[in-house]
Amino acid sequence: MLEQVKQSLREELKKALKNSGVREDDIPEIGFEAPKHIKFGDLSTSVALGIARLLKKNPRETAEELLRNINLDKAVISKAELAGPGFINFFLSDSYLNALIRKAAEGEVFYSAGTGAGKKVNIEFVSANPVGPLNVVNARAAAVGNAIANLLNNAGFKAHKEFYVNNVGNQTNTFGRSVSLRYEELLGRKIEFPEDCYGGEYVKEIAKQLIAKEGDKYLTKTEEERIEIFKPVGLALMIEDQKKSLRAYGVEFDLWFYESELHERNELERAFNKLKEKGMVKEEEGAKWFTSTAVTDKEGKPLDDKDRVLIKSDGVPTYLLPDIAYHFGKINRGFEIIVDILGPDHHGYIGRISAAVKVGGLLQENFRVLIAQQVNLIKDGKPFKMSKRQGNFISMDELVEEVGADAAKYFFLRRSLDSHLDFDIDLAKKQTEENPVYYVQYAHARICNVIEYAKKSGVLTSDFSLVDYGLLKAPEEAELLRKVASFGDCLNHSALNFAPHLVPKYLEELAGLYHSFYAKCRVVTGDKELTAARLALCFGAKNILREGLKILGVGAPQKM
RNA sequence: GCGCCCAUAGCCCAAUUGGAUAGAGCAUCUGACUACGAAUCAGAAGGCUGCAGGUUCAACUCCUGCUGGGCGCACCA
Repeated sequence: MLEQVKQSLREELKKALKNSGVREDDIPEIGFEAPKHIKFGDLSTSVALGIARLLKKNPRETAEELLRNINLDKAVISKAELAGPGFINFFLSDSYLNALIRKAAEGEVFYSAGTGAGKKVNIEFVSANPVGPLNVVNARAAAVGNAIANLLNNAGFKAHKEFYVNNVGNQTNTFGRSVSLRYEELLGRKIEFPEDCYGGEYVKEIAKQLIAKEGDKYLTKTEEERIEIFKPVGLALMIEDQKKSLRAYGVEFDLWFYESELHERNELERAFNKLKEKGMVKEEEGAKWFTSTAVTDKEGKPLDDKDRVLIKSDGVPTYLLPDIAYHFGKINRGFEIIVDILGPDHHGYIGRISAAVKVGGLLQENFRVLIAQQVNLIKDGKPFKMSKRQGNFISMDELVEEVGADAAKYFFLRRSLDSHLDFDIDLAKKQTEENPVYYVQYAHARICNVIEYAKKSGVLTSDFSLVDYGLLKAPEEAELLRKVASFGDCLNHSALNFAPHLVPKYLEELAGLYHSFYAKCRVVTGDKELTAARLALCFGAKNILREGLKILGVGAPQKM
């Protein structure tokens, strides 16, 4: 809704700029900010500052001229004024704000900007190897990926969540061997457990399940035979386990894509041929290479710093070829925007995959790789190293058990993706009661309670069309109202920048404003008109809190 | 050695992508419950945004060079 206001202001400003003698080509993209201070209005633009240089005029004079030439819809903008070095500040009219709060109160979706225009977005995240339980970084990626998908959908995109299962390759053989060894051990054989095998308890659990089901009948087989049998069974159990963890966490995927399918459908060969057709394959030292350094960005800089082996000299493909095939597949399935969320140890991988995707025909700006930075676990005041091999890592399940899914997700989503995150386990446990998620959830529960009270008192209204919003004049009311009005802005900005952490921020501010309002302005009083207006504000805030939390994948309890 | 990420209040983090007086929470201090939930509110205090330059009307934000921390740099995945 606010987006429309911006658009019409933009057009007005363009006209005014032309009027001032700016050539069409020189008109810059006109952006608006929401000023921090209420005295600077609701929307602010700094075009005059930029354009003044071009016109060789004083910025304030330029702004004044623009202000004279601009036609404002009084129903939407009550005033526009010059401020500071040359800002133009716009103030939303009461009637506009009233219409907006009414929509919010009625629960109407007024905050989707629709900028996505139905574009199909593929967002791949977590994609952990199926050789162990999900860990804390996976939990971070899961929370963030899920929230980004929700944000994109809200902004009018069609987001599709995908989990890529690496069920082929060396690590799966190691995994099969680990299971086999534990199987022998549990049945009384003496074994040497090598360091490069997976030593986690979960491997024993899988072996136990195999024994419970099938007994000791595989003891007579050779290790190779056992691995062949145990590998698929073990992987399937592991994948089930990962699915279960994610379900308990509240994150569902649209598709679990198995690498093995690529092999079965000859997609590797097809991808290889496509690269070859495009002249992006060379042969050297008996291996076949992807000349990724030959792919350049707009400035002509290579996307990758080294060429990469696709097929080794022994004829076996590297991991990269299936990955490329997978990404080509995404393009073929009609996705217009592709997003990968990778772990911190894969940032070196961005270059080669970006190069491949570009060769695959997707514009570089439509491929985004986000790195979920590392999560350092701190326990007893000391760093806690994660290692799948040693098996002494904290799993996603354990994290959820200790702090709860809502709190865990919220905790991850508060931080921007690219910040390294110290996760103090003891503190997270201790903080359960002072975690900001409770602050936001409490605001929601509190509103529900007020509404409940209003209902009991017989003053609840469901028709907001008769409400006189002009009564909401206290500073606490005005600020809350404006915050409600800016929800769409927050979501849109957050979606377009893949920055879900802005949402918790917004919600905490909204919750804070509500708490202040609550403390200062009693909702249910003898004044019927005022009660109705304040109730409308409550409904608006409540709807937004619920929607915002929903986007984050966090619950909005009515009682706590 | 090369590349990527990070450095902001005592602690943990924001800052609408270059905007106006850098903001929340935790911790600390002061005050507020016989009317809708005190998991709350009001207030105080806390800063040379790691250091040094540069770009411009404007820099936490961009460029260069340092310092310190993390992670990568396979014919592994």
